[in-house]
Amino acid sequence: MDNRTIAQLLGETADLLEIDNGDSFRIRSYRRAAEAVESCTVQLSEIANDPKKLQEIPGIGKGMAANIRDMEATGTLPLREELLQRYRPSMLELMRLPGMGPKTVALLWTAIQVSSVEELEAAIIAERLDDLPRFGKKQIEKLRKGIEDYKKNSGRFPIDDAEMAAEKLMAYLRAFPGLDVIEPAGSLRRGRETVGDLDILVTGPACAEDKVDAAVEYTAAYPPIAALLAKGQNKVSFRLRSGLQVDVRLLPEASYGAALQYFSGSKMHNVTLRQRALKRGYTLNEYALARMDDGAVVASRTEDDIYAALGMDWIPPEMRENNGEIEAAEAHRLPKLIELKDIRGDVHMHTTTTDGRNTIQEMAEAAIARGYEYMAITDHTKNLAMTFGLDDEAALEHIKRIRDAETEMEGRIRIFPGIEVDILSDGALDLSNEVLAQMEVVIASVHSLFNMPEQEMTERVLRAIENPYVRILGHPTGRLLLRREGFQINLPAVLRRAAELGVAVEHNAYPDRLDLCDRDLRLAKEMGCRIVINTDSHHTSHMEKMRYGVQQLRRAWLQKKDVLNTRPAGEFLAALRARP
DNA sequence: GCCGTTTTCGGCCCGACTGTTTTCAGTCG
Repeated sequence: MDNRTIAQLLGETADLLEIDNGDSFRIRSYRRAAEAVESCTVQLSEIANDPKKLQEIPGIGKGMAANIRDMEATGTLPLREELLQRYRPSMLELMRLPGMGPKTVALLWTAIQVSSVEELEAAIIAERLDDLPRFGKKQIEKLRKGIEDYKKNSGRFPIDDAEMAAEKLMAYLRAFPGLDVIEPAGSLRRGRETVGDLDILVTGPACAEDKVDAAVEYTAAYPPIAALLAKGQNKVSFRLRSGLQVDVRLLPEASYGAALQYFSGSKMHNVTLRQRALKRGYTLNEYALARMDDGAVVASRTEDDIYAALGMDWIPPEMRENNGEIEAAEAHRLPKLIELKDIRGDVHMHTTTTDGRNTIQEMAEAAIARGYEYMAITDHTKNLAMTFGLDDEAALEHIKRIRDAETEMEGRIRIFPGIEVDILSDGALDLSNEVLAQMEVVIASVHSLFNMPEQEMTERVLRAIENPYVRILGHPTGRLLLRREGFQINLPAVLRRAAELGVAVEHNAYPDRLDLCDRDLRLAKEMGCRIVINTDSHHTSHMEKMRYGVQQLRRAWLQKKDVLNTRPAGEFLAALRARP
C-alpha cells in the first residue's frame, strides 16, 4: 500500500470521526498523521512492522503505528470499518460541498437519511429540508448552488493558471487608490504545484477601518466574478468563472506582517507556530503577536519581526509545511535554499528542426536574456514521428548546425549538442550508440511508454538508463503523459538505480506540469540522485517558467550544490559524464 | 490519539463570516 493510500484512509477516518462527533483532539491526531504520511519520503510499507521507526515520524505514536501496520496487513483500518457500519462512504463526498461540515452531514443522516450528494439534491427538490433546524431559504439555496458547482469542477489548479488569475485580479485592485500592497499568500506563495484557492492580501490607507467599505465594494465588483461567496469587513470571497475560488483580505497596514505570515500558511505550520507562541506567553493571530497577560503587541509589521520575536530565523514560504523547518529556524540552522539566479543553464530545449517553435539562435538569445551561461539543444528522435524526429543521419547534421550556431554567438553562450532520445517499447533507444557518443547531453525520455503495467514500464526505463551514453533520465514520472491513461512507474526503484549509475534525473518546470513534486525531489536527494532542472522549452517564452520548478526544489529543501546545472559549464559537463 | 525544559497526565490554535438560534453554532482557512 502506498503512502498516499494510507494518508487517504487516515483522513477519511478523521472525517468519519467528525461525523460521529468524536473527540476533537483524537480527530486532529488522525489528520496530523495523514499529513505526516502524505509528506513522508520513506515508503511506509517497508517499515510497517517496525513500530520504532514509524514512531520516529512526528505525529505518529503508538496507536498510529499499530493502525499503519493493520492497514498494510488488511488493507483497511478497524476504526474506519466500525464507523462505516454506522455511516456511509458517500458522506465523505457530501462533506466536500461548500458549507457542509460534519455536523450538517450527521444531521441530514439522522433526520432524513440523506447520505450522498445525489440524495441531497433529490431532498432539496422534494423540499424535505424545509423543516430541519438551521435550514432556511438561504442555506438551501447555497447548497443547491454548491452541488451545481461541485458537479462542474472539483480539484486544484496548476500553479501557473492560478498565478495568471492572481495577476489579473491584482492589476484590477491596483487601480483602486490607497491599496498599496497587493500580494498573493497561501499555497501560491508557498509554491505548491497546484493551488486549491487563491489568497490575495491587500493593505494600504484604503484599508483603514473607516474607509475599507469602499475597497470591499470595489473588490466585490471585479467583473470576472461568477459567484460572490462572502463579503465582510475585511474579506471578500468569490468564485471565478474558471471555478477557482478567491479570498481577498483587506487588512490594516500595521498588521501587514502578521497577516502575510498568517495567510501564507501552511495550516500545520501556523498551528505549530501558535503553540510555540503560547509557550512563550504570547498569542498569535492575523493581526499581531501579542502578550497573553496584557495584550501588548510584540510584533506585527513584518514577518521577520514575528519570527524573530519567537526566537527564530525568517522561514522561506516554500518551507512552511511543518516538516521540521520550525525546529531548524529555532536552531538557526535553516539551509540556504537554491535560488533562480543560481541556475546557469537550461539543457533541455527544442527547435524548429523538430517540434519547437523557435530556431537555435532564437532560443540562444532568450537564454542569454535569462542570464544563462550555457544551454543544450535536445531535439526529438525519429520514434516521435509527429515531431519530425531525427534519425542517425539527421541527428549528425543537427550537431553541425548546433556547433555553427554556437560559433555565431561569439562566446556569449555555450551551446551543447544534445538529444532527447526515446525509450522504445522494449527499453532500447531509437538512436545508435555511435551517434549518441557524439552528443554532450543525452536525455532518455519516456514519451512512447504508456498503457503498460507498472512492472513492465519500470523494467523498460531501467534497461534504458543502463545505456552508458544516457546522462539524464527525462520526465521521470511521465507527468506530461498523465493525460494518457496508465502511466505508472516504480519511482523509488528507478531513482535508486539512476543514483547507482550516476544518471541524473531531470525535473522539468514545463509550463503546465512540473515533473517532480517536492516529495519526489526529496526522495531523489535522499537516494543520492543527481538532479538537473530544465524547462523542456519548445518556445522561448517557456523559459520564463523556470521559477515554478525552482520553487519545487526549494520546497524539497534543496540547495545550490544539489542541482547540477548550477555549476559552471565545464564542471557541469564533467559531472554529467562522471560515473560512480 | 499525540506529546513532554509543564514528561506518563492533562493539556491540545485562533478568529471571521454566515444564517437565523434573540445569543450562537457551524464552517472555513
